[in-house]
Amino acid sequence: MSGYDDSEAFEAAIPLSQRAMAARPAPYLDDLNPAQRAAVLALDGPVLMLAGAGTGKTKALTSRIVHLLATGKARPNEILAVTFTNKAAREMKERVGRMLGQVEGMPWMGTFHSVSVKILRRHAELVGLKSNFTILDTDDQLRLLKQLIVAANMDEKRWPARQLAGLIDHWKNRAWTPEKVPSSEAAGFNNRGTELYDQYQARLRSLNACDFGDLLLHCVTIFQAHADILTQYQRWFRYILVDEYQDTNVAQYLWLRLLAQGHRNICCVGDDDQSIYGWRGAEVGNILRFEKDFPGAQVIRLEQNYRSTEHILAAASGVIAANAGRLGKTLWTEAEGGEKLRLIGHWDGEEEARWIGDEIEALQRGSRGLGPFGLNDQAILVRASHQMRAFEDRFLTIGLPYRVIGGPRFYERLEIRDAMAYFRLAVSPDDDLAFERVVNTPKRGLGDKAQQEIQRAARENGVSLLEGARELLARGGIGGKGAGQLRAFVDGVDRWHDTVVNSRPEIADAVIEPLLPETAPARDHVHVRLAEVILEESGYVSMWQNDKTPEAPGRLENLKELVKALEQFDSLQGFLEHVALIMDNETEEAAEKVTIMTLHAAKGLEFPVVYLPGWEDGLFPSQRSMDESGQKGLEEERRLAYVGITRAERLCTVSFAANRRVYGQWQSQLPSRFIDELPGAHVEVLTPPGLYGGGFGAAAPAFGGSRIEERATRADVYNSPGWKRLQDRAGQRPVAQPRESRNMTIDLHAVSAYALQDRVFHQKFGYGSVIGIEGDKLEVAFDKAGTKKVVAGFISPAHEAGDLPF
DNA sequence: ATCTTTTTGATTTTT
DNA sequence: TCAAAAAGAT
Repeated sequence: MSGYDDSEAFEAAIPLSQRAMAARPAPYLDDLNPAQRAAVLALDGPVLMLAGAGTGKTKALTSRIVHLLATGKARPNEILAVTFTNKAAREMKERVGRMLGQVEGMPWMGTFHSVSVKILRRHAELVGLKSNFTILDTDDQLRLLKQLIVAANMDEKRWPARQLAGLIDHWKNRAWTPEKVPSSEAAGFNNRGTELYDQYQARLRSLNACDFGDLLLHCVTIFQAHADILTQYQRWFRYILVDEYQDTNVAQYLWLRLLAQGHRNICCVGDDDQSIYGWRGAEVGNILRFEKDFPGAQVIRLEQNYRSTEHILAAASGVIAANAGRLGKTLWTEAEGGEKLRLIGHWDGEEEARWIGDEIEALQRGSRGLGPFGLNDQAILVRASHQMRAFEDRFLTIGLPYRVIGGPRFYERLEIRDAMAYFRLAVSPDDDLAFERVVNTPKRGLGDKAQQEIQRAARENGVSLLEGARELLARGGIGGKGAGQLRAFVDGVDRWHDTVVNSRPEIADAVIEPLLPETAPARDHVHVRLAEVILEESGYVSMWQNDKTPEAPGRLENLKELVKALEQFDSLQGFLEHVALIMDNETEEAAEKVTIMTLHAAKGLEFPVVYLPGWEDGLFPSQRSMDESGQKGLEEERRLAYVGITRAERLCTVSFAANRRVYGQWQSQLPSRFIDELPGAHVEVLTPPGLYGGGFGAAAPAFGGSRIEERATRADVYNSPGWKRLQDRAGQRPVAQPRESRNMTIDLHAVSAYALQDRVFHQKFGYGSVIGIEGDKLEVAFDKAGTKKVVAGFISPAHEAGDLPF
């Protein structure tokens, strides 16, 4: 294809180990099935690898890279391989490394965003930035937008920054710069969306910053406007590989198409049936259109599934078959038989959680004639994260170890962001957003008014907030105790910044070519000590030490961890760069635990035993999806169901409840319409033989149960005697089981609470019920699992007025 | 400036 | 129901 004929120089450039490998017959090909092999060998021209769930996609992808290297088609730095998540990128790197013995780094293997940052740092000035631009996180972004909304004299309640952020993100996903937003869309946000978008971009430029969307969008802009630069990269990246192509948005699509235009050696891997990020801007259309976009493309289907049993695959195929507009593929497996998918109806959400908890323990013991399955082998996949709570509650009560995936990530926690803002100030004192974040954290007596003064001083002089504060202090424009503390703060930042500059004079280089974390040896630990000093001197650590709330010790722990993480890096700025792009918190625990996570988070994972609770219309498929996106939304929900089922290797249990508490209200539920799509004989319906606990213990023997062996539809469910009984009970609220309790006395002065009907809310301990009153003391049982606390000295106006029932 | 009460509004989430 | 954010009070 492309004429690289300088073969002698080329040969020399390939390390010996790889040349040796090229000489031998390729062992990595022996491991592959015919489809996978075809996908590896089809090197020239566009290739679409349609890889169903569990068909060995990553294996094919990594083998392809190894093949490119081993045959000398490309050197490691001539392959562009992009993924969506850092985890996927890491895994690919590891696997290629393992297959080749060792490879010297593949610099262009990474996420769309990390590759884009590398490109953008080299050409930042073309989009009005400097190469050391910073990457904003969501917090900063919202703060900035809010300022703009206020400045535009808009009611920030009617027009929340969140919404504008979503809109701008949406536009950036579609690769629309402010001028390019079509008029049909511009009406959004009180007709001022594009205007604010424009201002936002200008503000970002003046801050020398960009957001996540910009990383891609700026690259596309540069490629489109500068043919010479584009050509350079096109030559550079001789082969392009893309993972999870079905999740690409328009900007990513353009990015790829521009880069692939020349040689067209692009291999996209994906599965149209697993496109579940439409709400985030992903266009399934990209993968559906592939053959049109790249005429002459080869389409290779990986359909042999190595993960699941026949029954599970049949159920998954049955669901997904209801979607229109698929590229179409049929998963098959050599493994015969296996357990049928189970469909189970429950009385309510708590009952469902109870049943699943029992089932997990049963399988752990090896009952059911299967297994035994350890806790690591079992996962609960929910549609919405609030569903997790019922399981957490139940598992805490029975003492079943679990892990929740997708909680607040480490780097998104309050204390970590605060600490990071301090570091950012130390590295670049002009970082106004960081300044705003921490100028009054810990409390320095600088309230809204003082901060507005600083803003004004900065604006008048056209300088950063830090300089503005300095100016304000110099002319005595600020009084009271705030002044002294502000002085100390400004001096502190100066001192820390000096240390940063002096300890690393070569900052500029470090910023432009940040060392990758794995290649960065911890040379000296000046920056680690500096970080500790900053956190101490700023009073941030003592702020948490003095905090009496239960979460304070954990926060201090996190800060320690943060400082420890710094040791892996060469400098503060290297660390900041890393954190901006890598927001995940991968702590692989060895302990045996059941996993609870959302369906979205489960993509790419597999478990022998999978539970899919909450299959009720409105919850799954989600009402909001259907309302907002109609048929398209429903199809995406269906793909989510497909993803869920195909995570299971051996045993998959779908369940639904007749009653569920939604925002505190009991609602009677209908089974999910997807149940009608689970294919006939492979589904078994069980309603539990009795409801136990939940206040229905006595009724259990009478409750009976039902079993539908053949085809299960919702109609069958309705007609089953078990379901009829559930319906009869509908609206009757089960009595909650008493919780375990623990006594605790609270300092009189620490108490501040107010009463709400027969409930009490306490800022630090949450909601609780009043158990008794003695004099001016109130006994309250708080809801938080396993804690009953005695609150002394409760006083509230309503209480004193005698308006409350207790 | 900060602490206390009321109101609001609530999928999925990488980078 | 329950947090978080806004409004109100000190």
